[in-house]
Amino acid sequence: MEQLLREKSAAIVEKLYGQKISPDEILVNIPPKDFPFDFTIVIFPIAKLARKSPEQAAKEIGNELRIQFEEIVEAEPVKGFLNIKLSDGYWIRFLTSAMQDPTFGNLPSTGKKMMIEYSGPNTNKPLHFGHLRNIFIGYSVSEILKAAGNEVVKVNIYNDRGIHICKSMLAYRKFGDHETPQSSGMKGDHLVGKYYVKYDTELKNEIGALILQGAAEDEAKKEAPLSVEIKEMLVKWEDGDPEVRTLWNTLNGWVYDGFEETYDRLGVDFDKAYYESQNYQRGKFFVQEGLGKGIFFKKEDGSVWVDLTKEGLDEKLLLRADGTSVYITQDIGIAEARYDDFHPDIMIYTIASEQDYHMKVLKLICKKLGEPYADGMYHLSYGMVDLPSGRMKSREGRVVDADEMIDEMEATAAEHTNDLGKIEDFSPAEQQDLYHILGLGALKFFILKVDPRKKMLFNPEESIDFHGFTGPFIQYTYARIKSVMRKAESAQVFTKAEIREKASALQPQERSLILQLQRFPSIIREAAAGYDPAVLANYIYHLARAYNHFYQELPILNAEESATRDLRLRLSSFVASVIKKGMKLLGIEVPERM
RNA sequence: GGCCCCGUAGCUCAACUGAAUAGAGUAUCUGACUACGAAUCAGAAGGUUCCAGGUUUGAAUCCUGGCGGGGUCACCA
Repeated sequence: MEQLLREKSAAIVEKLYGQKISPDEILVNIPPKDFPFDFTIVIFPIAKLARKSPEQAAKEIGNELRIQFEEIVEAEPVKGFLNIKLSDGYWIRFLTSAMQDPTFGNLPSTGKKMMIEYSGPNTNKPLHFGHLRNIFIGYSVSEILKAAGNEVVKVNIYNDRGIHICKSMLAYRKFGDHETPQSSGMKGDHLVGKYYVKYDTELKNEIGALILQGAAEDEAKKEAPLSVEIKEMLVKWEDGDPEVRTLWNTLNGWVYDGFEETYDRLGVDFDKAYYESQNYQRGKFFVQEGLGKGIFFKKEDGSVWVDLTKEGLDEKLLLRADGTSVYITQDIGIAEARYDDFHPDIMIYTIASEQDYHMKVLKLICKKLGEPYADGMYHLSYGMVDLPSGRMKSREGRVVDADEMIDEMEATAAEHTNDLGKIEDFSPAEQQDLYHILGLGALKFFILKVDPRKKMLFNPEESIDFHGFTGPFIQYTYARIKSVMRKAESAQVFTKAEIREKASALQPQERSLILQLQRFPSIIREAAAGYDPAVLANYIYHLARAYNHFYQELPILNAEESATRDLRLRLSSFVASVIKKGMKLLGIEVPERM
């Protein structure tokens, strides 16, 4: 509709003023809510072109639009804005056709393949709240991209090697006493995480003891027995020492089992997992190749670097003097591996904003290497989650644990639901299912409603609300609509003839509601283009709100108004499907009853 | 210190491409369940959009300079 208005207006401008203007340059807005109009054409730019006053131009264009376009029943110029009202017939047709279109809200196929990486955990500790933000954003964006007509490949990356992984291994070997997830009753990732923290506390003790004996602080850090042992262990791992490798496999196996369980509960999945341990060698190969081509250079000590000073950045190390790889080396290898596997047009990396610089460098290096995928690399950068006390620190155990968080949310959902007592006829399994949908809905929405680029503050003391602008509120609206529909459908009191007869009596609330619905496809498009689930979350919220307002205004049990009721039902079912679809884009389920 | 991001109601957050009176929730106050679901709704109050300039018919939004907060500049990952 907006597009049609733009085209008509452009044609009119040319006819009236002899000035060419492209339809895209014409701005069509939704008017502020107190104006009883459907669209607003912003006249200022046109007035400039036409060399007329905005008021004059608005008046002339409005008159012409009304003559040419029979759906327009009013065109009122206000200052530089031309407000347009469309006929009830148009809106009824729109609603009807949108309802009959099962693909409403989806965009046609773009023929593009997009790969998205998210989660990307270290295999030495359980997932925490920061990971949740990553996972929810990544999963939601992949759903949005799908709806926007793209083929999507979801991948994970396990940071499964390196000194930080050895820390939990070493602590386990020294203090673990053959403890297993089975023997301890702990989830595998939590068990390993326990030893990761253990390493840090034991190391601190050793350092403290050395300092008491008179050692300097940095000296103590180097000479502490654990510091020495950890280096030995890393070397042994690199050399493929069987004992160390077995330990590594065992602990990582426990962690993977634990992660799998959590991903399952979160309702997210991956098409393929990549492992740092399997790709860091590959990265070295490409660095050597780049060195051969003269893209990189070698320093006297034998270390390999890339010069990015022309691009306004620094020199960056790619291989150490001893030939071992660094963080970015393996990323080069992994990017290559992914391209070989899937040949995506776009590769999206869901990684926190602290790695903005790193990702910039990675892209530049791939570009220098002449890789075909370099231009399609996109860093979906999100802000970090802070606690009131500052950043989360896993090593110090100052984190909000993901599994505990889910447990708490489900418990809260159970509490609320039982207080209200609406689902007493549910089986225990159905109840559990509902608590899960509600708890997770609250958690996901709480996180996704914040602009991903901004950092967010989470206060564990204040539990996540189920009232107001929340996931459960929207889920509630959906469940309520469904309930209304069930009752109204069983009543069977309207006919199609009645609808036609009385449908012209659209109320203002209905109009404003339909208007919001009208925006849906363009919102998805914007969200997909800007990778911005927050926009969507906001939209669904307003939709749900509009419905509630509407709902309150029109009691449908008045037997004389069956036509209004039918329209209500159509609206209801339409709103319900839009909410369901929108929530799916956020990765949130909606219950039929709650 | 260089570079990047952020600064909006007491608090947590919105505001699509620059557009009309900057919106929600929460907290506070007032009102609404014998009618389809009150996890709800209606209303009140709450703002120098960090500051100062600039561009524009029009700026929370764009530009410049400050101030404040965070991130990053590792032969850590």
